[in-house]
Amino acid sequence: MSTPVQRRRASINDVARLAEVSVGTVSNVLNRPDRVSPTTRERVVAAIAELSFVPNGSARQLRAGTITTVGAIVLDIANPFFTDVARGIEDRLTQDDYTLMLANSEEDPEREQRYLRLFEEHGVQGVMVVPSDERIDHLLALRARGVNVVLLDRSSPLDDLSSVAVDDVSGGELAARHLLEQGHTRIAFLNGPHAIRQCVERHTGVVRALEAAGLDPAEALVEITVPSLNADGGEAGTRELLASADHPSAIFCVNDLTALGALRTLRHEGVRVPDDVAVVGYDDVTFAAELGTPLTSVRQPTHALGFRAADLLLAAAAGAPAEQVLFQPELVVRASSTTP
Amino acid sequence: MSTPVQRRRASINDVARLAEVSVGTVSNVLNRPDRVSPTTRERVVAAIAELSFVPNGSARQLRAGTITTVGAIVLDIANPFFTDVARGIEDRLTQDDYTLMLANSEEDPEREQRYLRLFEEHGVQGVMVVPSDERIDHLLALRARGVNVVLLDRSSPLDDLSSVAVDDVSGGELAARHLLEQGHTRIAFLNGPHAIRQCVERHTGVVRALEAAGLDPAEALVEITVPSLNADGGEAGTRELLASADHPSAIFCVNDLTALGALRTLRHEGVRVPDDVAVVGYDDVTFAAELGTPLTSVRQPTHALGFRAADLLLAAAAGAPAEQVLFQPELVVRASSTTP
DNA sequence: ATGAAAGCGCTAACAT
DNA sequence: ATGTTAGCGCTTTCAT
Repeated sequence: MSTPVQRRRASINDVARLAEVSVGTVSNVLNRPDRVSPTTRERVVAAIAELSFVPNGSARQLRAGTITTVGAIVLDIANPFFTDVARGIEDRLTQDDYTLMLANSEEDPEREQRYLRLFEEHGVQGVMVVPSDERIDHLLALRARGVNVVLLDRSSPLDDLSSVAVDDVSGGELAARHLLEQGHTRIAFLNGPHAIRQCVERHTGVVRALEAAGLDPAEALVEITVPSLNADGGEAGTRELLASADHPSAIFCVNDLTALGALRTLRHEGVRVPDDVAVVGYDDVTFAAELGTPLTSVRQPTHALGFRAADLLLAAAAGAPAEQVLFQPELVVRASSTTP
Repeated sequence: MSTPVQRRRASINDVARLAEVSVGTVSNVLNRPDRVSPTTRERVVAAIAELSFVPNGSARQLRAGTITTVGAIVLDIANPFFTDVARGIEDRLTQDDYTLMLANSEEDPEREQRYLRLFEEHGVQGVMVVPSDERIDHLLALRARGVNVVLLDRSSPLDDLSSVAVDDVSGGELAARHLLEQGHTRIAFLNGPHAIRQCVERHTGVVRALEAAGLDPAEALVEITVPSLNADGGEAGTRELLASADHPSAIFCVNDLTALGALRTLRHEGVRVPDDVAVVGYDDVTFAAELGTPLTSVRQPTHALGFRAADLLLAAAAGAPAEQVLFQPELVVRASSTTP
């Protein structure tokens, strides 16, 4: 009943033979139809349909050398923050008819390398990467080999390497200062591994806020490293925190997924938010405002982040010089951190 | 300070020349190192490093004919349901050292076609697709051209086309029956366009539950088509609903993102949930339990869905016959639909 | 307007 | 163990 699977993909040669023209002519109707007389064009088109011919992208690309595809690697594809960024990227790429290959490193440098390699082997125009750890030499090497690189959500240490990031020091400071203003004198920080730059910088911001308030970070700050930057990580971190008798009265979570896990755990343990413990998240994802206790969070311009990154990449491909873009975050105060 | 961008990628020829061997030998150290004597191998490896040679994937693939990459196309990459499915896919693919190219159709058949074409041109091993509308001939044609196809989250009408889906009729029925059991006699259904099969089937399930309860769907069911299957769509649908004076006392939302928008709007409008209006969602995403009013939702085995789909695809590539897998959903009752 | 042919980078026979 | 070479499918001169 259904069409049998074909043994071999039809090639441009098969089309040429069937249409009784040369391969050059077939190539022309594919790429410059106006160079071909209407009658032969018709014959070729018919042959293409007849054979269900689909040009081989590898061959075309091998010939052309480059393609209109770019790659992006994010730390966690299940995190709304990154998917919103991806949407921003796509929206910009679409304008120039580029396509996006999205990959998920899961914060694993090896996976990152693997996808980078895959992208490079396939000759992508460039890549946008949220680095999995501190090292970026492999990205510099990649760029030296002719692949455009834009650092995503991480500012570039080099003038000639493009980056689009949000000021994470400022974000951490915003969150901590807010908690201090609410009267808290000790703060727990459920943070990710310091291999991830964003985590280091948010930590720096927290320390800065503490010091500005005349507090000693060694005493006023309890940093807990969560096993993963999601709800389960937040749960684990919160359990660890609650195990200590004199835990701080405020928790700053490195992202909203982590905060979600924290809120869940606090609820299970009968700890009231914000009465017993205040919570602040990061990213201001869609559901932050709708949670049982609406979540105070540091908002980032996610869509713009991706859009601008794609913009820089396309510009670089056109020969524009590198650029470092730094957006500013914004604190959105809700019930999870304020006593009415 | 930083390495200058290279003008041309080094090829296997350059390596051969520098190492003073033939291209065949270079190819051998790349693919069958044991066939090469240690000393020459060393020379070649050095040359590769010296030139930062990265093999051209297009050329290799052109030669090989096929690759260990598969494509997946989902309706909305910002929806946790689909990203969880994607994780399931990745987890299965990793076992066989395959890689995933993920694309986002945004429910747009044209975008779907475009990505399908891109995948096919690049010779992917197969594709997993959540179809954007009712038509699947293009997928059958694709398969006839030798690309393995697995329908994702949509059951196959054909014996020899693989699919992995969840019983959406049953899911719709589960949700509606529950609301009826709670005493509601009229139900609003914030649904997506009927071009999307899942929406049709959930609707069928709702109708079935209504009829089983002796109600006339024409009177007991108010279906509203949301402009998009996310929070904004849910908001728009809910506003439309509230505009009518005698709206139903229960809302069933086609997914949790839509439900999120509904809850948000109800709250803004001062409508109490579940006292004034009960709400049921679909997907049971991570945050469903943590919302202001914990959300009753129809849970689907997301990870298994993706994992199994990838499994079928890999099996098909190895010559296994097609298979249709149908999972059963499960209702998770929470506060948004029950009066204490 | 169309055809012939070179060549993109690589792999896999086949020779040596 | 290593070299030589054909050819994967396509685009692009260069002829005609």
